[in-house]
Amino acid sequence: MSGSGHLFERLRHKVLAALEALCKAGELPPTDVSGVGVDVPKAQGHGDVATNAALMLAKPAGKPPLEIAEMIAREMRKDGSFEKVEVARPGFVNFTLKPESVVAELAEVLRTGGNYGKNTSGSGKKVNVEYVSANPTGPLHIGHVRGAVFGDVLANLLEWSGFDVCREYYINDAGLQVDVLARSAFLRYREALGEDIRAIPEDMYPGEYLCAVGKALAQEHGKSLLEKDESEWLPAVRETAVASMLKMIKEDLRELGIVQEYFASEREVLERGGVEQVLKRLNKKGLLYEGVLEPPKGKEVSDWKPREQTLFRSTAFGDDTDRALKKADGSPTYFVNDIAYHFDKFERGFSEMIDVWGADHGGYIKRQQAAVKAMTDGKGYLDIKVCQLVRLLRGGEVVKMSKRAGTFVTLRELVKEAGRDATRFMMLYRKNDAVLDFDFAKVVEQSKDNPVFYVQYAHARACSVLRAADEMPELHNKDAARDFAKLRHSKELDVIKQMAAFPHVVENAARAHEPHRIAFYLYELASVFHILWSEGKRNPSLRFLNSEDCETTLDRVGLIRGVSQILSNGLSILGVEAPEEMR
RNA sequence: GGUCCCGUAGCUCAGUCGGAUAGAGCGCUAGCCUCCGAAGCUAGAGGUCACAGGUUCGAAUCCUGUCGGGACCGCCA
Repeated sequence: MSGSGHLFERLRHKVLAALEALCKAGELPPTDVSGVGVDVPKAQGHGDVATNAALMLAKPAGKPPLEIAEMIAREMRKDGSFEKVEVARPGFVNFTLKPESVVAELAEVLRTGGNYGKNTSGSGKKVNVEYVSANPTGPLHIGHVRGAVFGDVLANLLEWSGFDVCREYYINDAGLQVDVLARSAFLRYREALGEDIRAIPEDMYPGEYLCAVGKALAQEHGKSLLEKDESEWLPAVRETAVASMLKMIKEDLRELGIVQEYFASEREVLERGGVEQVLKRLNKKGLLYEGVLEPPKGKEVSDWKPREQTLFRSTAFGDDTDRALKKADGSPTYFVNDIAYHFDKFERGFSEMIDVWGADHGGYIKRQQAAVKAMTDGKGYLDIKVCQLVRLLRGGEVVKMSKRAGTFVTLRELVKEAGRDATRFMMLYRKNDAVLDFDFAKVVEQSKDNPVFYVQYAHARACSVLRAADEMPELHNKDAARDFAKLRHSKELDVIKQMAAFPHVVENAARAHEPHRIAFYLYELASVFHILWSEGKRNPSLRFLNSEDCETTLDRVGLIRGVSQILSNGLSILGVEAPEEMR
């Protein structure tokens, strides 16, 4: 097969070429063809691939869809690579591929190997994916895991689509919570010096992970900090404590296989004058004013009083109400810091930004997007992906967690119990905006109830056949370049067709920012492979290995190598191992 | 009061930049190991895609409204 790109792309180009030819011949007026696509028909009996071209063009061309479909079909029949080209109501053109064309895609899979499925739709464009961004005040817990995995896999996916991706973490190291952290660490410091600190006060972080920070402070400063006033020791203690928390968080993330490259500090953004820049810029655009906000509804805010303060006209960009940028005392709000941070990203060259947030931040989407639009004159684009809650179950029973009681499940505990692979896969086996149930009992189960094992098992099974093939002396020293002429059974071709969809799936998942599609695709590919395998049990002529027939065996070994390649490629996008055996 | 998300088979969910007869797993019923991994496979039953309107040649998908479930609302972070 000639041409570049994967099967679907090539077919789409052929359809477009046919339309162009019809235009030239004066049979169709020139029209917008951006909506023309090729896809796998949902129902059986409509060929391998279909195009909606005639339906899309019917209106602009002023002709009945069936008539246009006939014209396209006539044009496409000139291409020899189709078994059948059929027109179907209301105006689809259905293509049935020749087996030669199907197996040619297998050759392509084997030729490109670990790169099969990559595309260049991102064309080197810079994109920033910010995820996790947990407050640096303690270890990561279950609530952070979903967003962490989602962001990481989305970044992988964008890389597969040819984007220049930056994986980023925003450190909230400037708010009150890091002062509380510093005070909590200071208490542990006194403890490390031998003082009896009694119970940890309500307004401090009780976690024992701070003991190590206290000891480190004692080693570094001796008793010298005890004599100082809080205003003197706090900055230094805060710095040490934040650095220590961040180190712990990075270690937590590594447990999940996640390594981010850029850690943006809120404090540094502020020190560079980020807030002043925001105020100046918005003011210049006439988007600031002094005003009084309505009191919040639905929730009591005990200390709310109507006050005049600096507001951002975010309603001009789709927000529900204008937002405060300065507190009553004139200090900047968290929101204005966030605006400064996003503008910092934009100035670092990221006009395309993706934030991965937890469900509890859903209400902040509009204002942040409004701010990016306003600050960048619409040149910056921010997509915000909200990951819904994870409900932790153990054998169908909800695991109750409480931060106060310290019964929160940490990332580390989760990975230790469920394993990295199962954790990552299951976090993606649901759309990001739907609530996810994560059942410990299910994710470690080794059966087809458990998608991660089902997919990994398919890979292990494939490898098992390849090992057996290696031990067949009659297969050695055969020419590797094959035309796969022996692969003609419909079930074999089905597997290759499923494989051929992989690049399409990767591209679409990246474009939609929906990593879960990869997980579902892999489940389907594993399924058609298991089906083919079992078919060999029923029908011995379909068994993969047959020492009486080397030609067929070699072709089938190629098929299996292709399946294992794609399973492995897809799993690598998910950051999940592709095991060679699972016994 | 308002914003966002969800509502598809008994259960858990895919499918949604509009496309053909709406799919999978679990559970249920009936089968398949002398045979490359049965951790698997085959067949069957099971649906007015929450409801009501609208747009369209065509709606699970888009728009409006209603009902049900969840997250949330700040000068906090």
